[in-house]
Amino acid sequence: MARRATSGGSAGGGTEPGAATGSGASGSGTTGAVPERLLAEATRLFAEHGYDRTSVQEIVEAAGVTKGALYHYFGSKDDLLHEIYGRVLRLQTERLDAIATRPTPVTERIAEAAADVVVTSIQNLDDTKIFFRSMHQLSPEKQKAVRAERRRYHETFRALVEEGQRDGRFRPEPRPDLVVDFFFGSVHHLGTWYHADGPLTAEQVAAEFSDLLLHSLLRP
Amino acid sequence: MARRATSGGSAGGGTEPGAATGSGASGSGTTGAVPERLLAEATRLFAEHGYDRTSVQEIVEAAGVTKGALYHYFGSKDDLLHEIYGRVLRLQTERLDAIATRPTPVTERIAEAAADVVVTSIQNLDDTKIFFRSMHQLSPEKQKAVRAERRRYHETFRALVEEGQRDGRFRPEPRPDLVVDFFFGSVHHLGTWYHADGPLTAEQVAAEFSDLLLHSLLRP
Amino acid sequence: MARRATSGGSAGGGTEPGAATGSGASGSGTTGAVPERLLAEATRLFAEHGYDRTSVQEIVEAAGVTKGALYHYFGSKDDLLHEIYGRVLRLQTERLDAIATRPTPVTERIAEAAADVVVTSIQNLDDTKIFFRSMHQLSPEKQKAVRAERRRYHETFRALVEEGQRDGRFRPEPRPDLVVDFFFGSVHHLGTWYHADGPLTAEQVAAEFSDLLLHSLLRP
Amino acid sequence: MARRATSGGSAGGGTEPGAATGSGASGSGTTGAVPERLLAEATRLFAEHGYDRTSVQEIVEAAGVTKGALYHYFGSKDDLLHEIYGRVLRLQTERLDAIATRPTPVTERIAEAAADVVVTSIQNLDDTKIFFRSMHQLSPEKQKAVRAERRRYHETFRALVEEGQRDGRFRPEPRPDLVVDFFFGSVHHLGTWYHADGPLTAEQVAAEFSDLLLHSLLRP
DNA sequence: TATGAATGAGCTTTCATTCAT
DNA sequence: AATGAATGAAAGCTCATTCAT
Repeated sequence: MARRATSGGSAGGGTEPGAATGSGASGSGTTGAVPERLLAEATRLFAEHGYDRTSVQEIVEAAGVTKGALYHYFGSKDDLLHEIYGRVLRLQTERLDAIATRPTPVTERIAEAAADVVVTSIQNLDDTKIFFRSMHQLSPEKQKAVRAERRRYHETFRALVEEGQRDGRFRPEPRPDLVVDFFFGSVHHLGTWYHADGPLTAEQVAAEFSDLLLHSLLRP
Repeated sequence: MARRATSGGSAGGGTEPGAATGSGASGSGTTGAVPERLLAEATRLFAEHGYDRTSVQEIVEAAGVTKGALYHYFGSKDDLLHEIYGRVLRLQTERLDAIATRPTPVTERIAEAAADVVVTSIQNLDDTKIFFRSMHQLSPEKQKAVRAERRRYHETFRALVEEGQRDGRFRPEPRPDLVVDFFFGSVHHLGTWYHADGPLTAEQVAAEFSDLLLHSLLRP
Repeated sequence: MARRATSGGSAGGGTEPGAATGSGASGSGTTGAVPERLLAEATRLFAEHGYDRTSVQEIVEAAGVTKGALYHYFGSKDDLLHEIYGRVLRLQTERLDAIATRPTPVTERIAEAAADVVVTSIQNLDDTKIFFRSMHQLSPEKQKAVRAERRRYHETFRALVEEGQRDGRFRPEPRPDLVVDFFFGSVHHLGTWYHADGPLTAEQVAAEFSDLLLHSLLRP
Repeated sequence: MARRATSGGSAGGGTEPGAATGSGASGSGTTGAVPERLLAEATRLFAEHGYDRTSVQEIVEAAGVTKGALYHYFGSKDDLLHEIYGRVLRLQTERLDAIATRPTPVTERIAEAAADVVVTSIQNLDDTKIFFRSMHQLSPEKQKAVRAERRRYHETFRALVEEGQRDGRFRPEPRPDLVVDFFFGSVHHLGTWYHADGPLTAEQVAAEFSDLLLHSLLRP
């Protein structure tokens, strides 16, 4: 069934980290390679109307191609969603891994990691919206793959919390796994209220969220 | 056009506050009044498969009635979702209002409010799941109504944060509105990870979340 | 199936000749006997939206009663339509019979009959619209009954044409049956263009149509 | 939204003037291009049972395709009806324009035009039936378009009446617009009584109708 | 005399996907 | 690499009618 690029492999070119797909940056038509254009328009439309409410017809029209072209590059509509997930997961995992292994105090690393995930979530706000709304629309096996990847990410973050507790900078009471779920709930919900044209920059939100997390953890 | 009980009015009987519709309570068939049964099954199915993935046919089969019966009580599938929202909004608003007006120190009130919303969110976990996943599938006007009600709720909570900052118990730095978005992000995401048969009771999660919030706010 | 008043018998009271149901005269609600109100609203709605596009629900709402009430008086939606037909057929047949048997020259009688059917068609314009649009939506047997009644009417009119030809006042060439179809086509189409608030009164149209018919028949 | 061939453009091939779609010509299946087959079967069925009583399912079964195919070519059931109207309007407008501009006496032109519209109405009797029965089932905007086209046609005919009155061949009394409504009422009603297997040919009816019209107009 | 909950069949339309070209 | 006609299943919704009360 699936013809070409599916899960795991990028479809026809890499998505360079930093390539924002967030609100505003959507080239609306006929520039660039076909698979990229399809992914970009799909991301925009999924975020705007939801996965089930977006028809394949709408995607190909927005990308300026025909259905045959889409099915040439992607095995199914589902594959498109999976690829979007893959892109954002790869990006965030890479960044967290880089931050977590720095030779700085754990307080600093966790503050940076928290701020960074907020900034990149806002820069890719469409992906963020899709992420927490549409996971259950993936096929079960793909859901499993995404969840596994996500768990790895959470575990890396949790390890930082544990490290902070072990070396005495953080209060010992909070359960690290609950801290992670607590914080990433906040992050995933950015998509429901943050607007690029609102009063706050991504960096301001990042600083505040990071500060709230730190204060909830630090010994008084 | 709209036939009968829709938003605002309860469909054929009151939903007593505290009546859990959460994961475990799926009465699978033919007991009770028809509108309640429809609402209960719809809630369960929407939480399980998502709004768009749940067909009207599935709902009526689960409730043991025919489509005609559903459309006798609800004007549309959309109305069903709206009624579910109305139910949970009413419940949570009532409880928060009761807590916010108690004659106790603001620290205590905010801790209680935070813990309470966690407990009721877990008790009605299906509603919680539906809430943050399916809002964008409501018709625009109904979305507006729900958002307005939600804003009222958030403002009450924010007022508690502001009160705590004014009387000097809370740090002055955090922006109250960001605090609210931060905390309710966490609450709304309970549905993505909490399981009734997991290691934590609702009260344990509530205590931890409440504690994390308090520590993020209190002066060191 | 049919409970009470169906074809042939009037439903719960006679419709006095002359009681206009045409546009404008529709009492919109809760005055008068129930069956009359139902018939009046049905007439108005059938004329406005067509038979198939008018739901039983709309009719009972307009008449201010419930479905049960409608089905108490009429056996089916079809019966309503049939009753409307019956009403207008009875009215027009009576009037034509009265005119046709007058002791005046045939030229005068045919001119009067032509003018009269135009006037009463305009006075009951809703019935006229329904008549030629919705006949095929009647059940076959009722269609047959209506057509038989209509044929009787046409034959009376045709007899006048034949009489005029026999006594030499009319040209002998036109086939009397074609003359009847020719003229009643015009009459039945009044509903598609005549408006009460237009520039012409019913009497003016009647005079002109009658004049056109006469001139098409008279020897030069 | 609207997919392909709709109003104005013919769907996949021209309808040659003269291609009869009338009662006898029901090709019942699988010859010819798909859009034409759909249009032909729809015409037959709409004429036979009415627009609302004909289901899309019946149309596609008669044409030997699936619903998807129908909606590939036509945006809606409504579009099908509109296309049928377009076809007959185009045909009749062309023919009237050709006759109206001939260099012959107005009496002759009007007689020919009258006879011609009768003949083509009978040749396309299904379209004629549909025309006057189903106009109000078109969407409002499409109704408007059809009416505008129809008005143009009527105005051309009315101009002939006026010309005849101006040059003294016709009686001055009849109002030209009423003459047009009078005559086309007769024409549109052909579908209610004419049968191809009856005693009269199309040409005989045409001659009689034309003659009746002329005599109603000519000075005695 | 009238209610109104409930039925069950049917409606138009949408959609992801396939495949010959 | 890409087209676009066609499929087939399912979706949300409407409606005339029935019947216990």
